[in-house]
Amino acid sequence: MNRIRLLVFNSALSVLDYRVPDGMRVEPGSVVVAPLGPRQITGIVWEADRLPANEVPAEKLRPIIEVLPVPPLAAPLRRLIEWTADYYCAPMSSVARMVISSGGALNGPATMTEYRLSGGMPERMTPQRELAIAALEGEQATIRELAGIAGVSEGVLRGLVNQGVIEPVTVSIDRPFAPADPDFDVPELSPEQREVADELVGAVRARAFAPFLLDGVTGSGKTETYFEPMAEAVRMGRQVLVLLPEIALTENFLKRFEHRFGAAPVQWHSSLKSTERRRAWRAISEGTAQVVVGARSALFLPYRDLGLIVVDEAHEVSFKQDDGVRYNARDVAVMRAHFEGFPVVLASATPALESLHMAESGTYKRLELPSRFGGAELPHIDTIDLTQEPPERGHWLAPRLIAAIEDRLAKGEQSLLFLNRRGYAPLTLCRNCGFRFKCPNCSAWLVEHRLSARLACHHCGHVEQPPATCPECGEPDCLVACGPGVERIADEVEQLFPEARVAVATSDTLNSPERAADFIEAAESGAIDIIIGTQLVTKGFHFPELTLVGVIDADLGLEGGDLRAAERTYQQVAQVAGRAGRGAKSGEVLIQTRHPGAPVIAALAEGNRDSFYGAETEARRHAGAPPFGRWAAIIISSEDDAEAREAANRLGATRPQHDGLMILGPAPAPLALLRGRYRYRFLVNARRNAQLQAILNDWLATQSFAPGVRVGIDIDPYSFV
DNA sequence: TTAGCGGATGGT
DNA sequence: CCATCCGCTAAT
Repeated sequence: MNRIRLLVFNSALSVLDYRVPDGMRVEPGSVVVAPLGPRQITGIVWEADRLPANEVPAEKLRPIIEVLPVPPLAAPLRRLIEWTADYYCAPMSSVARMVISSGGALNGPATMTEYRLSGGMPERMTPQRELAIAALEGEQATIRELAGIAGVSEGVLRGLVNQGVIEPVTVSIDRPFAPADPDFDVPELSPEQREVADELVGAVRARAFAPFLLDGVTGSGKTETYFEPMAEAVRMGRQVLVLLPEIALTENFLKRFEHRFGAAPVQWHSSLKSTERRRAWRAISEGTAQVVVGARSALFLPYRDLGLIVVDEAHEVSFKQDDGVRYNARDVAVMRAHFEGFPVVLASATPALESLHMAESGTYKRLELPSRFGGAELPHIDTIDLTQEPPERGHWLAPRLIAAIEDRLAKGEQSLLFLNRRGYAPLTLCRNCGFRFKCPNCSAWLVEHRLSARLACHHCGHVEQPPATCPECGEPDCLVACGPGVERIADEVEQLFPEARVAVATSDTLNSPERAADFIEAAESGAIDIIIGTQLVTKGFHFPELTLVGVIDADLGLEGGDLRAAERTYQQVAQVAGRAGRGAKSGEVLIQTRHPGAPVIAALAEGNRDSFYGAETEARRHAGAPPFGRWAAIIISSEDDAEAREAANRLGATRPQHDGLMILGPAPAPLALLRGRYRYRFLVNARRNAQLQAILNDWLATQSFAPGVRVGIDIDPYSFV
């Protein structure tokens, strides 16, 4: 009797036993199709060898239908799935789904039909047909593409297909990616970079787990440095994964990669089309994709032979996924490297405190690049105390910042103004009756977007037209915008400097790779004088003529009860400051703040990273926060407020008592209403050695919840809303 | 997750 | 008396 245990992509079922029919070969990790009731489902063979009979009798087992034509998932990847599910309290099936992230790829090599001239002639010639035949000499493409090339309609070409003048050709859609050449253009590295690169190259050659923290100041040339171990892995025939925090950064990365390796890497992100996704997935699983650059979801792909992972800007919060499986790609990357036995590099100029702590305790090896590449100097940083030097009433730029911008304009240099707030104004209210525009689905104000003439919720995507009169009191011309967003700063800049060329860089304006590329091109060529941007512009960009960075409101991130607020503020401001003075000219940074004495701001102004990390470390130690303790959040939500509150209270009444574990709550979550769901939250603070996940699982297992109630566990949370 | 079932409801 | 809806349960 050949019994196997199948992990199916369904969190309610998890594993089911099946029978392998005679003559079918399966092994652990095989991806198979199995019957489930009247349907067919896909699953991963989880256990296959010497599987003992269990409570499901052998005669109930139904046979596997087929083994899909993809390589079986290797044992270390299956172990990673189990570890991720355990650590983040997520169903294994949800984690497995991230591995099998292209349904189409499972069906094996695929083909598409292209067309080309057969050499024949139509029975009846028309002017359109003549045109098409002349234009398509030597071409082979889809009908749609050919129609574009020939400048005729698809109907004309279909007529020619029927006549046999154009013939179909079957081609693989899984065509191979261009090979990367590890020796295409090896750069001249500084001695500092060389030393770091050599160490990393040695680690790649050793084929063993080795975690590194690549700690280099902004502009130190981290990318060129970690390109060297990547090249070595490619020489060894192994695969490399580079994780980037934002798609907006890939454009820049791709360009540098192509210069170094002579070809583009394989890209992986959420906006791939299904055929692109399938092609990449197959190349990754077969091992022909040498270098993959992707967002965090690229971490779980079934690489055939991974030899190195680089996590760039490893401190970035966007590596934390906040829906579905709430994992942190930075941490899971280290686990993957551990299970599969290869080096992993966490690169950052402003490492997460957790990473720094791991380096100081010797768990990670720290590699430093303390100076900027090419002898460029770190920028001079100064604060503007908004209580002493306020902007004009109803404006947001202090006189000293305006003067600095004016100075750069006169010299033909660039300025960058940073405000982490999209849109024109974060709140619109009625001057007459005090009405405020609120999202119907979330406890949040609607943000005015003047460029698109909309009021938008930044949490759920709700948009509405701004009305001419107040919806409450009917008064015309009484709606006023409160507070600044980047669009409003742009308005102010345009009023102050009408002849300056201004660009707003946010996820609204740079919402496609093409637009991002256009922006970078314009900024690099000096076609922009003043860039106004959100956190999108804080990292990765290298504009040699940029010599002034203005931080509009450094206090913004410190408001609210976020446990990582200070660290995030430090990282954002330090990163955006790092955009200044990267070329031959020195840079200046002006930070507008109402609290110049706050430890974070003071540390930034002094350029004293150690004083910030030291103070923050002590604060974390005192609070039992990471890395000295751990946090978890439990969110109870329902479309019905009373139902959610009642469920949370009932759960609260059965809270477990454990040494080294403190459970706070339930309390309404900071975003008490999100996407139409009312939310209550517990915060759990645990000592490092506490069995956090086991305790939470046991606790939640004792409760049953009404069908409309959802319970989410967030281990090591980054978002505290 | 989803098909299939029984029970309740309600219109004829 | 039958059609429809709803909620529950089993799926290997």
